[in-house]
Amino acid sequence: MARHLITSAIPYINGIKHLGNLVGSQLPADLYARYLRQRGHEVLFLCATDEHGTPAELAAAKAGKPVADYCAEMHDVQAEIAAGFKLSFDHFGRSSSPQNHKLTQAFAGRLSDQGLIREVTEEQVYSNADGRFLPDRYIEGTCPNCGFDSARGDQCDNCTKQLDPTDLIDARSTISGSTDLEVRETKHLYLRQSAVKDQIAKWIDSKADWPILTTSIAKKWLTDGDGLQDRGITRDLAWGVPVKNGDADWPSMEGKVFYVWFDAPIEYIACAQEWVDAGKGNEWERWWRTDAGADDVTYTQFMGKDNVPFHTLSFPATIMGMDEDWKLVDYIKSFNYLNYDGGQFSTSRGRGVFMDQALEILPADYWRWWLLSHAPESSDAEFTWESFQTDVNKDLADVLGNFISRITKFCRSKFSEAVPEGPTYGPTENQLIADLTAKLAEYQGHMDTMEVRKSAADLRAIWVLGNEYLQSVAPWSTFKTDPDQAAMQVRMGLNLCRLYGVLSAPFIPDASADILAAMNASDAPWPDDIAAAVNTLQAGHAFTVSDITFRKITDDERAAWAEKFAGTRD
RNA sequence: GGCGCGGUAGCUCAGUUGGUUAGAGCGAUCGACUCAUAAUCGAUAGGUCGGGAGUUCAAGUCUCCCCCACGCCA
Repeated sequence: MARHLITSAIPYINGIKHLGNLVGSQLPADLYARYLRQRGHEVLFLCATDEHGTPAELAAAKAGKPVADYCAEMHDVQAEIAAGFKLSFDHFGRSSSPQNHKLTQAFAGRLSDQGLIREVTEEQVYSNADGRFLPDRYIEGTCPNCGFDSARGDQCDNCTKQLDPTDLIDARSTISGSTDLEVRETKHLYLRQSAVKDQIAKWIDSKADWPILTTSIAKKWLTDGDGLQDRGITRDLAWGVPVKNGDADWPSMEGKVFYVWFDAPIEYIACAQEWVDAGKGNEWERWWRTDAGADDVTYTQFMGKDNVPFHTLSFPATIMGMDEDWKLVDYIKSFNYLNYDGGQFSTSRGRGVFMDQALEILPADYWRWWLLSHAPESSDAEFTWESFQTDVNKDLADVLGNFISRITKFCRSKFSEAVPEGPTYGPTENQLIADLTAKLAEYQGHMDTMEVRKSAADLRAIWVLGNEYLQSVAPWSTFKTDPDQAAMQVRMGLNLCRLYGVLSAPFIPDASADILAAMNASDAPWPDDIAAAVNTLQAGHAFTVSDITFRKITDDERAAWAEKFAGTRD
């Protein structure tokens, strides 16, 4: 038994995530966590909401609520949807938790002691009307270069010239539209990432088995231009972790907060504390401190490619800079983007399917199966309703669902709703067992290395073996001449149902639970030995014929959904 | 403009350190079966592996140049 710490990139609090976000981190992380648990490993699977920063403040203002209230509500909404998708977090925390506040401040203090933080005085644009400093992207104006009237503070989208906010003519706040802007001096803390650049480069180089997507992004940031740059870790905002040096005030930094990208990864650690404080576990240190038992922990992070720089560089720089006994990530599984029907998912334009909407139209397992079997591992992938309909109908309804249906109904009509008697398995069954054993080894191999698409293909192949078997032994024919032999064949079929319930659980947990319940098999350990597994249900073991496991998606539904989700979300 | 990931059968994709007639699923066609959600199983379908040049006994798989799509950055 091994110990696995698994984290999914933490979703931002602002709004409900779309299917692309889901398949890029939380869903594959859940697949892996479920699989490892079933294999008998000790797993701690953590996720949280990322709650700080300007977008949260603006969203709260738009909703007419205090930002803390807004975040609390949205956290609950996201938690409920995550539960709907059967994401099996051991804890779903919040980056705004007291635990994270304290830990983030402690980290900053320690980094300061290590000489890795420097203070920088810089000029930033302040909006009197908004009463806040404006990040570059919240400033618009006329480009001094080409005259384009909606150039952003950092760049003109029309002529692509790089800009400084102070270059803009008639600069205005995109929040309020106010032009009452001024430049003010403000002091910020910078994390001296450049000081640990070589250490990080060496560390990245040692990770030969990481996905190319992960290491190529990291190396680009390490080598581009002057290499890894120091990074500001504080902001002039009200909503966030107040800047402190441990428990002490930080002179001249009053009223400022840490930058969201500094405190968010630390929430991975704080979340383990929240998990303990919520009474769900104990000794969080043995997951995170190598001097407290975390030496034998394998830590795996899941994320979309946009998050890779922060997880390969910024957060490791923080951990390394601490120079204490904090656990560093062992493997980073990153994903490309899922596109929606020829374009991108768009949160702002409401284009594509969002997590809450998905659950409104179909059960979680449909989405889990399609998304995981099309996970954007090697390149961007594409969601189309045609693909979704045909693949789900074929794989889940026809191959798996119909298998369950045909064997249970046949048994009921020819024998009873109990496993029939019959002779021991013969050569054909032994061949099936050998084939299943080989396929299971492939499945496990791909699951162990987090090759999600290949794992899905292997699982499907295991389902197909059941149909091939029934087709070749044809118990409906055998029954006419040799009912005893047919009984044995049916017994095998019913045992396969139970086996599929066990093996499919990481992908489709609800359907798996239903199958196992129908087979009256509460105890469902991962099989070490297929021969034993298909002898689990003995003659006389009662089962029930369940309703359709997976209904099919109709052409009308497909057409209606395609139209509904192409446009704008309310 | 720089960089990154890709460009393999109608579609979605696999193709390890270069090596037998380039694979899978879906779709299509034909056949088998009839227990089942008109489900299943089998067979077939001739893709210049984006284009060109090169290295090699041998390249989809390495080198160089070019084209296309997407993304990131300046």
